[in-house]
Amino acid sequence: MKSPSQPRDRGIPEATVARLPLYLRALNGMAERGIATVSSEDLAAAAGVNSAKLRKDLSHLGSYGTRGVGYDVEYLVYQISRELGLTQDWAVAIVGVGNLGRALANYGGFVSRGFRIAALLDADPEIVGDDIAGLNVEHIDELEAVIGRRGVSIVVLATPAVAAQEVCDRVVSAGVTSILNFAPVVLSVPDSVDVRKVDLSIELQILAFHEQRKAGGPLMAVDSQ
Amino acid sequence: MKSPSQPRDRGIPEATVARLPLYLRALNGMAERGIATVSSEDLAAAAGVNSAKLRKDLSHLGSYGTRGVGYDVEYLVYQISRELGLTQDWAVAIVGVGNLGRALANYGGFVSRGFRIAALLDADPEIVGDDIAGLNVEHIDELEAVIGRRGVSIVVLATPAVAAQEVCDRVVSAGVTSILNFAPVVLSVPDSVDVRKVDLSIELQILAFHEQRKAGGPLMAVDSQ
DNA sequence: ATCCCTTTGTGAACCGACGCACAAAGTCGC
DNA sequence: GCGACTTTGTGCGTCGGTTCACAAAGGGAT
Repeated sequence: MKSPSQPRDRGIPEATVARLPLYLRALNGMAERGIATVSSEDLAAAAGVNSAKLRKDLSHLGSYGTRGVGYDVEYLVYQISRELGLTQDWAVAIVGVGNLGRALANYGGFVSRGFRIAALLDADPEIVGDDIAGLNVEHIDELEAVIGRRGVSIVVLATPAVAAQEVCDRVVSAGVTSILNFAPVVLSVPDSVDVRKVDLSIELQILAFHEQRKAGGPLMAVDSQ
Repeated sequence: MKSPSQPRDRGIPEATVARLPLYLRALNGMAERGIATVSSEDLAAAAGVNSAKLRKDLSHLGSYGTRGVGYDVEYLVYQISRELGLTQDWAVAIVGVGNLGRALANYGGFVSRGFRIAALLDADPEIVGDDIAGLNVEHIDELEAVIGRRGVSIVVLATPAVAAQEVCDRVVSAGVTSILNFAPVVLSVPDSVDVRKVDLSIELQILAFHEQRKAGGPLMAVDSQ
């Protein structure tokens, strides 16, 4: 016998966590369009996944659907937001204000989802002092002070590759345990620190691999099978 | 007989393909530092993976190591490059020249790996005609013509969300079968088309989830590991 | 109130990926 | 030339994730 308010299972599979933001976005779109209830089938279609998978994912958060009806859009938005920790606001610092850092600072998708850019930092004196997305770019020397003073808990690394590890070390020393890394290097951090990596060129290389396959690559001419 | 050229297995696991670029980067770094040979242990450490996994990954391309010695760095670079299709040069078009598109256009990691930005396209007349990263921004009306004329085979979508599906449809009609999508929407495409998605805000949300856990989220008791 | 229809939540089979651990293969020193 | 040592390549147990398929649960119609 499970109490309906059974707090969600503490062990949510990583694969599920990675899809929750997808569901959340789809649900937000539906809420805006005034849709009150949605079936797993429809929501799965909107998120581009299999409906059984979606139901299993949601079941990890608790039993929030109604059989024969579906899920209440607004309630589900709230539950997923809470699970992802988006009901609080997260102070994010972006280190490295080159082209990419600038793009990130201006990217609306962050702010709209519980994230607040609390600082922009760079080492280049040419850039320090600039105003970008309504924020003043501060010098990297201020890193630790800024992190402490503004309660930064997530850092985005958009520095050149050579600087990434050093900045990372300082950030970790300052107590940050969540890092989003855009620099094309493998960061070494303590186990307690979470690093997610986004590498634009890797994605392209994976595409190239498949494209080569489809095209029947130059060297794979006659010998297949 | 240099040719144990067991034509590499055609069925390379997706997970392996996703790691090959990682190995390639590590190997390139070693080559630059003049390292001629590397063991699976060392290369695995540099790429941040388990050495058994690395050996199994490489074994899918063929038997390119020497027992008791390791792998020849330069030869392995060549083999992986060839497998990924990086020995040819790929013409890439970037559609959407906002902050992100600009950052991508200026990102050096592409060019250095067999990718050539062949076109920048945008719908905004304010932007069309600008020179960015040495390229002239062209109007989106030219999309099909540019794709055909310059042999573009990979398209990067960096448009606003609302425009993405429409541009995607046109791109697919023009014969492109590989798309890297930065717009926060689920694109609908034929099965024959490959779409990879990069979503910056999703990565942050995943970090927030783990951060909340670590911090002992609002409803969370004492059981964090 | 009862029956039928819809949709959830999940048991269970399946599939791919991971990593251990070891035999095979090759090098190097003597 | 030979034996000890190093390192690859892989068989195999395990695990997490995906999917199918269905019983249970609820709503609505009559």
